[in-house]
Amino acid sequence: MPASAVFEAVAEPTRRAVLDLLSTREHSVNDLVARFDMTQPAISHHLRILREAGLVKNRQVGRQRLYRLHGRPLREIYDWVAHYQRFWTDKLGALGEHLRRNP
Amino acid sequence: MPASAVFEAVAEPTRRAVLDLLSTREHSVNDLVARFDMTQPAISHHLRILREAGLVKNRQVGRQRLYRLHGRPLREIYDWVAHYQRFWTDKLGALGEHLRRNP
DNA sequence: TTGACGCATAAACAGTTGCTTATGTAATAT
DNA sequence: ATATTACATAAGCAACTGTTTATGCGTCAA
Repeated sequence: MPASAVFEAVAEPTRRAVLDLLSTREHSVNDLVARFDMTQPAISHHLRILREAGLVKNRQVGRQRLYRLHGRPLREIYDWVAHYQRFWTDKLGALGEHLRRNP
Repeated sequence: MPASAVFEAVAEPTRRAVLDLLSTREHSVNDLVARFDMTQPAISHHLRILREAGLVKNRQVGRQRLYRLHGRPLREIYDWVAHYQRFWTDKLGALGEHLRRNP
C-alpha cells in the first residue's frame, strides 16, 4: 500500500481510459475488452492494478464481474497537485509569486 | 510530447520530491543531489524527464544549472482528476450519486 | 453432466525504467 | 596552461511493465 500506487496506476493511458468509462457506469470485463484493442488478460491485468490501488471495486453477478469506480484514492493526487495551483493560475510565475508574497 | 508524459513524470516518487523542493526555490543540480541518496547522473536523469515533460526549466549561472519549477503542465493532471471530485466529496459514493441525480 | 462462457492467473518475452560506473565538456580556479 | 568543479551523456544491467498465448476455475445452458 505505498502512497504512490495511485500515481503509478493513473500514469498509464489505458487505465485512465478505463476509469473514465467506469465514471459513467458499471462495466463488466467483457464490456471493457470490447472498448480496447487488447486481449482480455491484458484488461484483467490493468483492472488488478487499479483494484490494488483501491481505484475500482467489483461485484460478481452470475459469471460476470462488474467493475465500478472508487474515486476516493484520487484525492491524494488532487491534494498533491492542488498545492501547485498558484504556479499556473498566477501569470507571474514562481519568481513573481515570491516577490508578491514577500514585497 | 504525448499528453501522458506529465502523468508518467509525476508517477515517480523521487521526481515528485524534486518538484516539491523546486516549489520553494531554485536549486542547482548539486543542491538536489545532496538531498537524495542517489548519484548525480541519477538526479540528472530525473531532471531530464521533468524537463522533457515541461515541468522544470533551467538557467546556467557559471558552471551551475539552476532548476526551477514550471507548474503549468500540472494543470492537465489537475483538470483530469478534478472531474472525479464528486466521487470522493459525496459520501454517498457512485451509486448514491446516480440516485441523487436521477431520483 | 457436458459443454460453453466470463474471468483470473501463469508463463514467457520484448521493451522500458531507474540505477550504477565511466566518460565528456564547458566554466572556473590556480 | 593545467587542474578542478558542475553537470550532461553514454554504456551497461537488473528489475519492472505491458502485452500475448495458454491454462484453470466457477457459473450458466443444453
